Amino acid sequence: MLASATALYTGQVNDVTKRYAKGTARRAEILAAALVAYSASSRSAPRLRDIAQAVNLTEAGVLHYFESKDHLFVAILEARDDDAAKRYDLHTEAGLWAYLEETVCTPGLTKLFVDMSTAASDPQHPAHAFLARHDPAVRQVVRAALNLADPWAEELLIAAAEGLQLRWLREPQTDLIGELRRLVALLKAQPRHS
Amino acid sequence: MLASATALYTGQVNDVTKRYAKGTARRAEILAAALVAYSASSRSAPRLRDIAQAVNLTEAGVLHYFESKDHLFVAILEARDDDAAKRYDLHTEAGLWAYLEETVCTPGLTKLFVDMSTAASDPQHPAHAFLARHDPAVRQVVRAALNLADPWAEELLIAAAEGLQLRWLREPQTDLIGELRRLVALLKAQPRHS
DNA sequence: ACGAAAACCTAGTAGCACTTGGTTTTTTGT
DNA sequence: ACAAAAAACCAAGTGCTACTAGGTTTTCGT
Repeated sequence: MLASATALYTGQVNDVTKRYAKGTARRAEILAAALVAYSASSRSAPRLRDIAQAVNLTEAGVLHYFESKDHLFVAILEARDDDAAKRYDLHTEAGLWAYLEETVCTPGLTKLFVDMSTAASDPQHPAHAFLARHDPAVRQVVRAALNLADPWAEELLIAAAEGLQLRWLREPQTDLIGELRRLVALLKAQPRHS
Repeated sequence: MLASATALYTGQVNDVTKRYAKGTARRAEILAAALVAYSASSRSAPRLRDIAQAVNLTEAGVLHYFESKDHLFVAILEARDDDAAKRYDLHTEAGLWAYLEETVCTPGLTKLFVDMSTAASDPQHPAHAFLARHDPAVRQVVRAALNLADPWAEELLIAAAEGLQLRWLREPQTDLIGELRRLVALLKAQPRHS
């Protein structure tokens, strides 16, 4: 994960479709329920059926709002990005850490992100386009918030963060934040242009 | 990925089932074909049907050798581990790098490993048991080959390696080996017990 | 209050992993 | 060499799931 701020890219390209008040509420409701369902199902991805039932809808009802199951999942991450951009000042180090602590404590979100991240290797997958926007935004945030020595340090930090998420999924006792803090300290101690 | 050496755990617990000569050959053939299929399909995991066709078998024919599709995938990684343990001396730094260079150049293997890694968050998934054995073996190899300052450095390096694989899937131009070499240099320059 | 568009459902379809219950092929014991 | 015996393999299913087609109901601007 590591932050993002979709809202920073541009002014919301998606969601051109018109909606009634009930519709926008339902859409948000589905996103929330899907995230909960993702947390609940340790195994693979949750079934569309379960998500639908959680909001008293049929599967077709859910698909009315999202092009496909995977589009729904990516939409969760997008919504999360927008939300984070509003609630935290990601361009300061303190804000970034605060965001990370909250994100890590949301089970399912990490798994969702990693799943989408691997799925994105297919250019046709909706997650591909999302990450093509998300990744540079993360870079931007890291650069502004931490002011590391060079681009390499930024890339490494982000890679380490994602790798630690992967590990955390298997071993939840992993102190993700602590490990990252220590790495940042190490990177900052390094001379520039090393 | 980052090496492994399944053969180091114990003396092959699995494969107690008896097999004719043709059977063991087929099994190996399937493993090879499945890896190729995994590389070919950028999208998700390959279909059982495609793997079966590649070796002139039906789907049921393949399932005769592997309990399930996911068991087959995990078996690929296990076979790979055994193979690597034979072909490289993973307890030396040179051997470790050589192994890594070859592994990274095998498309599909990385994706397979990452996929199994996320699937392993479900304790019921066959990849869970595999990684429970694999992870400590990797730690062992890293410790022996690199002699880093402390356990934290080892954990971080492994996490970074996995994170870089995730990134490499999206951006194949990523210089995975180069980034890792630089991190190792940085970690070795650090004082012990920092 | 009326009409149009969104919201939603019923009843499918198709693709997939996997099972069942066999037949064929390979191997081993004598 | 020649039966058993067991592995190798297949045809035809089953069940689950994401998704579609087409219709009905609800919302809401005018």
